[in-house]
Amino acid sequence: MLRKDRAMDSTKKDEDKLNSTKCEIYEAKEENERLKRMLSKMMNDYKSLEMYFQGILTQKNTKNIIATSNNIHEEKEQVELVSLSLGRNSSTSRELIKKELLYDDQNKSNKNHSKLLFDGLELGLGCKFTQENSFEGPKKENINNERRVLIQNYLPSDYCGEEFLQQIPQKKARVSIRAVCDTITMNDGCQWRKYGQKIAKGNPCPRAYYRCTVSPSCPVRKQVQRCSKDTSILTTTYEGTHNHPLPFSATDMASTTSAAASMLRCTSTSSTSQQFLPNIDQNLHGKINFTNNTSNNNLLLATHNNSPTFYLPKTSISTSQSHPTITLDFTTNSSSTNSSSSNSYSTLCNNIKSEIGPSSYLGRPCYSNQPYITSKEQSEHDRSVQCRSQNF
DNA sequence: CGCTTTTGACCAGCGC
DNA sequence: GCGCTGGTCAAAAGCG
Repeated sequence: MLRKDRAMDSTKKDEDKLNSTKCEIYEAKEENERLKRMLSKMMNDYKSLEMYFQGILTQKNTKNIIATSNNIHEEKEQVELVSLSLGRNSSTSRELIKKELLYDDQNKSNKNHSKLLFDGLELGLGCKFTQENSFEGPKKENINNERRVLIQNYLPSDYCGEEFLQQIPQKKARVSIRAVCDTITMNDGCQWRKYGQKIAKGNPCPRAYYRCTVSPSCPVRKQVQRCSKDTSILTTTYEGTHNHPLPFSATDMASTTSAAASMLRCTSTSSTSQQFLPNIDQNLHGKINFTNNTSNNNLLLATHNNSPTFYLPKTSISTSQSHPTITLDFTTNSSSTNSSSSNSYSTLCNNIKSEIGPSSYLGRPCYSNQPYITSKEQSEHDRSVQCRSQNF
């Protein structure tokens, strides 16, 4: 009897051991699958980067051919290299775009290359890293390539004529963000220094002028002003392109403003003072589509490769001012029916209202030796209540 | 003491 | 050409 019990115990132990071994094998298999997926993803990313790199090389070769055959062209290019600003364009560069469009018509093979360029389109107000991991500002050719690709691939052919090219903003583009905010300024992750304040006409609330101090030579400016009708609403207007790596926490906001600026640059600027963006929905693989989301009229949906990449709030473009301005209005109460859109809203709002202190950068890429929050204003910001979110 | 903010002055662009 | 307005500069003041 005792021997039988011992045998049963032994069998039970063996079964338990077998089961645990099976579990371990199953877990190992799952882990293996996970690693396979990660490896596959990494390989895909690597291939994309490689193709992008090849695209850049091809582009440089093309540029060299054009440069040697047309010295005037080169001179114009050099002039344009001076421009670092967001959306800035001159008549000469518009001629260049036109020439390049004509050139590309003769070289349809460049289309794939153009797509690659767009796939790797820089965000972050023009921030870009070279292969050597050094940082370089947004050169004219990058801006113009982006513009050319947008014009050529992402707008209907009607937009590629002389008339449209004439309408491309010639002055610095601005991106304006309206958001409910209790604090003096929105914390966008960058470091700013106030250099002026003015009472603008029609608004008793003073307008404050800030410049980016992450890099001494950074040309980016921002204006901050409260709405006269509703002082809880803060309007922040960004102008220019950062010529330095951005703090990690600033990249989301910069991406948003950069995307908005790209929209501004690729959108016709008619004489009307305010207009909503036209529908651009070509449903083509690898192309960005801007679509008015009818289920939520406050949001503008952008998709890339048929997958949603970001949502923009109620958006308007104004060219009545001396600078073309795109306004992203986050104050509008949206009945977010779309879960991903509400997530996106939430993300952006969190970016806007995120409290950023030096400790926030621990473990994150940090490209500047300077502290990001040093001003008295930011100290007050730290103490004060975070931006009120309005159904974000 | 060094950095930031304040604020009046100055300049450029635009409309009339 | 003149006035208005927005944007920037720079000296002075404030702050840690």
